[in-house]
Amino acid sequence: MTGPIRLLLADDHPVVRAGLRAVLDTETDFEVVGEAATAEAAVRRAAVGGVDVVLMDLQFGPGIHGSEATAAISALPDGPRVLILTTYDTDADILAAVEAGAAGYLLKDAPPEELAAAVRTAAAGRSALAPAVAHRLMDRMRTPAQALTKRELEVLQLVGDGLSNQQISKKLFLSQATVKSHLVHIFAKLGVDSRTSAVAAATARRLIRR
Amino acid sequence: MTGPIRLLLADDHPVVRAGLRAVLDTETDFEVVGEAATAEAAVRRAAVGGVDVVLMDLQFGPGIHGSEATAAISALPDGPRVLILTTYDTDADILAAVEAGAAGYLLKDAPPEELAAAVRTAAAGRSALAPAVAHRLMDRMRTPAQALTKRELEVLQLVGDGLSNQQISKKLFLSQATVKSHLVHIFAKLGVDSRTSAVAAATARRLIRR
DNA sequence: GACCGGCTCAATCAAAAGGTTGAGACGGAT
DNA sequence: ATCCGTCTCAACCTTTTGATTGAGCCGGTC
Repeated sequence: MTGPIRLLLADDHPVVRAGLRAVLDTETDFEVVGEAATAEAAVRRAAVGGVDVVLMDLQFGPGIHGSEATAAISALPDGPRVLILTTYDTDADILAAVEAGAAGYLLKDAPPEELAAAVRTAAAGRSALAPAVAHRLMDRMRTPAQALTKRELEVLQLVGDGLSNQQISKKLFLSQATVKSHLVHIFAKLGVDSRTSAVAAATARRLIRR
Repeated sequence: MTGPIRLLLADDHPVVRAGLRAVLDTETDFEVVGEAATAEAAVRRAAVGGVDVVLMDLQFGPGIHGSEATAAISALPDGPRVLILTTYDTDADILAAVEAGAAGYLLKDAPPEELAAAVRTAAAGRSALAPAVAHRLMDRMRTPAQALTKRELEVLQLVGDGLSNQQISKKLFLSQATVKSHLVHIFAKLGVDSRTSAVAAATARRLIRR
């Protein structure tokens, strides 16, 4: 690679964009060539070309999610690499990002050196995972993903909506016994022991919508 | 006031601190005199003196919460003003911050001009609320009928986190009877009859953070 | 054809949550 | 001085939820 690594900063917070610019501009081999305040804008800018690495947040206000933008950018022929830079490290977030073709996953509390190193790694075509993130992925591999079944997610969503077992059973044309049975399995898979903590856990892992 | 407004930046993200520094240093009447990566460090630095305004995040990793640090700093004689700068705008967060003596409440997606204006307002001894935040407070005033008290929101937040009455009572140093009592009032105000539906209703109305 | 995972249901027991009533302490407001 | 709202707690009771065990049905797979 000749010339500096050309960067696009995609984050809805002006302060964060300024921070990234300040941190990365001190590196002589980096050049920030653009900023985007929405995921849509990031996709449009990336499609124009002249960008090597996109630093992408996952949480944007309204509009499309960062992982969707990542998928769109990754689908571009000869498009830039996408490096996720976010606050959260839930399984669902990480998996969605990797699934979408992200070249790396960093947490916003990462020190500047780690950030710069990850950008270079991504630009070179290799994968860059923050140590904490890599650790979570390893954990998940070791403990085979206890994925919830379709029916279980259906029940869990209704629990999250605040329905009682009675109400859920009527809505799904089940007996309360069956609803309870599903809940027992859900609790076991999520490692919790009450419906409210199941909702909390599922929300944190983005298993159900809120 | 003579001389520049002296600022302390308290945020656990190096990138955000760099961004704030970059944004605020362009203002000639501001001077960033310190940074803190934890709430505890912010309190220690504020106690030393020579600071006019603290820009404080609410969410820190481990350790004390930003609102606790705000209370500690506000308790200092001739201490600096504290300006909350965070991502969330739920009732629970806002009330805790105001209660703790915060001089203002801004959201991280605020444009730089709004940020600078708020800092000057706080330094002058007046209150600075982001338009979105002020709007929420107005709403709350208009409909006092169903407004939850601070304590009730506190309990409700923990319910949303998945804790049982037993766990909540220990965490808040209450008896279970008191927790139940709060819940009865919460249910009545929200028009629901179970903890899960209370969480659902509160989430929909953005009373608590998820 | 046998096996397995997912879905369904029942019965029973223990624990947690919810409803009701009543009451004391405390601070702010009238 | 009194009233009112908030916060605190208790006792009692009913309902819901969770834990356990066991079992039948169905569709896909080896």
